[in-house]
Amino acid sequence: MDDVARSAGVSRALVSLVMRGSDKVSEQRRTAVLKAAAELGYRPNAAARNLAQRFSNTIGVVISDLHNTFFADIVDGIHERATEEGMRLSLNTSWLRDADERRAIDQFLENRVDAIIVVGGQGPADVLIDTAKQLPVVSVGEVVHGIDTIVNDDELGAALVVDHLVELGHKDIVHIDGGAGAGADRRRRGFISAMERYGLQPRVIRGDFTDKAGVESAELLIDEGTLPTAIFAANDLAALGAMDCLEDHQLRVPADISIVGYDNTAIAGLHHISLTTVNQPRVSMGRQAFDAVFERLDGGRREAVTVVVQPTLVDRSTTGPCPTLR
Amino acid sequence: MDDVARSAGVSRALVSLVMRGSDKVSEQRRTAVLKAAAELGYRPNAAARNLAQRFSNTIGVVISDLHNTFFADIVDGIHERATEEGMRLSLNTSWLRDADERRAIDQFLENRVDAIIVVGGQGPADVLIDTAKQLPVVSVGEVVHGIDTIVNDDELGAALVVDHLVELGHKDIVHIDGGAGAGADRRRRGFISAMERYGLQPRVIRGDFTDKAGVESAELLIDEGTLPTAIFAANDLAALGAMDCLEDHQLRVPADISIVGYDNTAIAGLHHISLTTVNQPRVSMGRQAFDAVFERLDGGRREAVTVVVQPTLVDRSTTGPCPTLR
DNA sequence: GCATTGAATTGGAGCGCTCCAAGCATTAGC
DNA sequence: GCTAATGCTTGGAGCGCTCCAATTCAATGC
Repeated sequence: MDDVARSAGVSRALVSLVMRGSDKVSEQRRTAVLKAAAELGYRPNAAARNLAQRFSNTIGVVISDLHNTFFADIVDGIHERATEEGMRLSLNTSWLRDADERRAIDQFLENRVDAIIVVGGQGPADVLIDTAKQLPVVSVGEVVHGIDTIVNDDELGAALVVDHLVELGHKDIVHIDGGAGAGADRRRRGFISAMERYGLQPRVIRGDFTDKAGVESAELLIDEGTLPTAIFAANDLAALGAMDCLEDHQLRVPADISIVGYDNTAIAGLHHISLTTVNQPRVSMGRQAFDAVFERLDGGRREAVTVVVQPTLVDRSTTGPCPTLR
Repeated sequence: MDDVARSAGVSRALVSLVMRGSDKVSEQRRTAVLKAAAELGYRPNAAARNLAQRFSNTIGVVISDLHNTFFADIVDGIHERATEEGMRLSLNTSWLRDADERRAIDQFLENRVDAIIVVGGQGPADVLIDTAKQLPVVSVGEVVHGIDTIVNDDELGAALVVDHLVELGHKDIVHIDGGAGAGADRRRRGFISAMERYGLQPRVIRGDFTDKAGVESAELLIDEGTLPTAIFAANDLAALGAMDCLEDHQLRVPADISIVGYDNTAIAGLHHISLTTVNQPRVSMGRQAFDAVFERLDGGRREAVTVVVQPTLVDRSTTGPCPTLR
């Protein structure tokens, strides 16, 4: 920076102003500085800037699973708004592991990001609540009390699924749950209470938000000989895994067994898959997550908000009439 | 930090040593410092540390498309090795746009990451080469001369596809290419020369690495009435898009038309999809990308290396005999 | 008992930037 | 011609840490 200042014949402070796009610099000096900077290949050191400024203009985004395109859409939404407001994003992933989520948040804190958005958090609620005392924290997909939250109504979503399946005559429905995953609890609860409302026995298998969990759960059901007539998986990935495993065993979907997912990811909509699932407005949720952060950074809001968006059932071809009825 | 030092009754420098896990600190002082740090909720400021240390222990990873799980596997490989070596990752995405790739690299440079890995780069080769003068840069998927590169042999991969299709009797094959995407050039060239080797007329449609490109290309072919008997898409995503569009128009795959993708992403392997595609050892490519970075940081190597891994054809059910032959 | 060694600890300079108060022109107002 | 106001520009302190050389302390050898 010194070199640039010298070469442009101005002070260091003036270079700083130019690099930050201040309007308090005469056009003449500005061009001189920019020219010198370009010639010398000068690039501001963000570490030094952040240190002096006390803020980084960056939002840390923790994505729980890069393999799940559901999160990609949410990040799209966050990015869209962040770009509009001139803020940067720094991404990190937790590989669906609690420990890695903590590590990712820690890394962001050490880097002094201005805010953190956790997308599909696995659950270290204590960490989030603690962190929120220092900077804005938004959780997308998982409700954390005392923290800004953007979620869909998972209980309703699960109820929509049960309604749909019951209408098709299904009585024996298994839910492969999302374990500790974001929203998994509420989907499970929604499933159970909806089943009970119909006087049906809810069966739940412990899983998670991966295709692997879907495969393993389906295998378990087959091995035990306790296959239901319909499976409601915690998300599309698990639904696909389960479906794939069932086909391995010559079971036809939906003729022999119906399957429903959750999230309405791009794959679900493909003809070959055509998975019945529950839609969440992903991109819009991402935008709202950014907005929640932005409101706080702008100094506007201090109390936590919870934005609940409405899920909708997307009826495709993996669900059909209960086979015993036909 | 001062507070911690005071509270633990030691100097600032000693706190610094403890926080960095130095072994030159007595057990007694170490515990005293850690206790004080925990009580005060002290967390080192990475910006200040990076500034003083002149390195950040962080590798910047630019992912070209969060919607493509192909990249997630590569990041898995990078992450695996980075964790072993105690290095951090910082992610960024380019949304398949040249400008955003530059922006992402710029952001990393300002943050003074120790090295940059570009996964599926779109092509600002000048930027990469320039950047590589300052720090280790590795390109995964796209060959950039003068820069460490991890690629599969795209020309061979494309040739394998053509071999396979020709063997099935196909003569009229269209390649939906990857536009400016990573490896797209080489796949296109491999396709063209393989076709010519068989004395066949290669047809190429300009596309990119998204499902949308697949849909649009298929629509174009249908509208023009120039459908071939087989389509080779630049990647799985585009293949899925094309396949989906064809089904929309009541065309059966592979009875009416065969389709091949590239990458062998998780979706391709699903029964319902069962896409014939070309496999790349993704996780291993990620590991090798990290290793290339690490060798340089270790001071070992100075000349650029190009690691070429071998692709293999994965023959599934979206390819079948040429319909005119049956 | 004294010098020697090695390990543990410390103060202070410096990393590259921003911020602030102050300085300097230049123009405007009377 | 003087003061005030305005617009640019500057020097220097300080952000929170690491690094280095120097210092302290305890243990060892003769």
